[in-house]
Amino acid sequence: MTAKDSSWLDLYQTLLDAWGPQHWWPADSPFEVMVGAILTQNTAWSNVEKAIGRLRQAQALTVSAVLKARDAELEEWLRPAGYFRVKAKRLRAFCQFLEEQGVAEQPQLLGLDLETLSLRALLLGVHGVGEETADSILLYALGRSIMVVDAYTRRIGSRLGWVGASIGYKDLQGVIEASLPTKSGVPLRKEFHALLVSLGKEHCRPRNPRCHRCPVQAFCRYGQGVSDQGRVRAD
DNA sequence: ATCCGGACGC
DNA sequence: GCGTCTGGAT
Repeated sequence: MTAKDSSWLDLYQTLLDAWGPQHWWPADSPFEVMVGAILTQNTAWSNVEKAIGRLRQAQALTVSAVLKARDAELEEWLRPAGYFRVKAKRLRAFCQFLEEQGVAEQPQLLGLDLETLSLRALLLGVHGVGEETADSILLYALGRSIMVVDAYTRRIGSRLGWVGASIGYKDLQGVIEASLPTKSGVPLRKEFHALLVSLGKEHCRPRNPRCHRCPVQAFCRYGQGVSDQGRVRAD
């Protein structure tokens, strides 16, 4: 047990102390979380909200309604979320999957008899569901204890000097999971991922990071004048 | 490595 | 106008 083994947990605690709970995932039902997880792929959440609003307006926020809709209709509802043709296919494929699993009426019952990792593998078999989307569904819609990692997490970990910038999804997830408690960790993981997204948006941005009032500055070599390339910054 | 894409902040 | 947005498939 080195000091570094608990650094991700320290990061979580520091962010939570600074900002408090982020109240993720905003949705009225587990199915709405699943829909949001697919629609938010590489897309700003504000645009996803519009698309979900259109689905709700059309009373199409159910598995059966999505499956009954025509392609052009579904695409029009999803348009504000971008990639609307791609996402219409993915949402339809996901709803077909829920129907095949016999949970079209109660999507929150998906995989009740399965271990988390088995259910994860099942989700990854659905067209349009990759690792981050699968884990978002597992954690936020189905209440499974699994850490969601993303581009923000990778950038933050890299700038903190804890992982390589090109670390793969599973490796990054493994490193973080190793430092988190396994017991009653669902609320922690929900908050941690949400806090990392906030940090990535507000301070640890891709370009022009705002290190000035960053709550994690004390941990960070970047904030101490070192750039992504390991050189001292000019500013 | 490229494509998908509208909405938003700057 | 440009870069970016709670990625995944080809």
